[in-house]
Amino acid sequence: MKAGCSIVEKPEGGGGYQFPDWAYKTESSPGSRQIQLWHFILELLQKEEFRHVIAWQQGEYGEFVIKDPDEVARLWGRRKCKPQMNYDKLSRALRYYYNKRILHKTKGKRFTYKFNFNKLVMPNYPFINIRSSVNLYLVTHTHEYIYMAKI
DNA sequence: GACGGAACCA
DNA sequence: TGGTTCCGTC
Repeated sequence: MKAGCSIVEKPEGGGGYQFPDWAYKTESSPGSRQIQLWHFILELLQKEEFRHVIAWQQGEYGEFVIKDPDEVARLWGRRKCKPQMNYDKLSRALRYYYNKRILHKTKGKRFTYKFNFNKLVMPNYPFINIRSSVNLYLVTHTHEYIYMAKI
């Protein structure tokens, strides 16, 4: 009996980071708990055990490098129950983020992307200060997402 | 590798 | 809506 894929796979808390329920909910589909790719990217980014796979680029704020594209794709495929996932497909999904202003490409740098933090911060939350804060709160302007990423 | 159109799916 | 799959093009 294969374990297969569960409908929702909340990351276990085991000494790590607990994501609140609302972090998985969308405005358009309240019942949906499908994790978004950029959520997943941030999730990997904040965990030290994946630093050899994906990591923040020091120096440039919000910029990250995919050090092992195959592994990131494999992990994403496992989460989404898409065993045929690869970097070619994953990167297509990342490219759709360009127009949504969630991400943009760092041209010239291989496997390097950058979060558009300036576009993600919401004016409704004046207590959020990117520069002084260790935890960065990301809020898209299109959805009710709030996310925390340790930078 | 990176890009983006196009068809398709839940 | 947010990808997934496929692919031609640079």
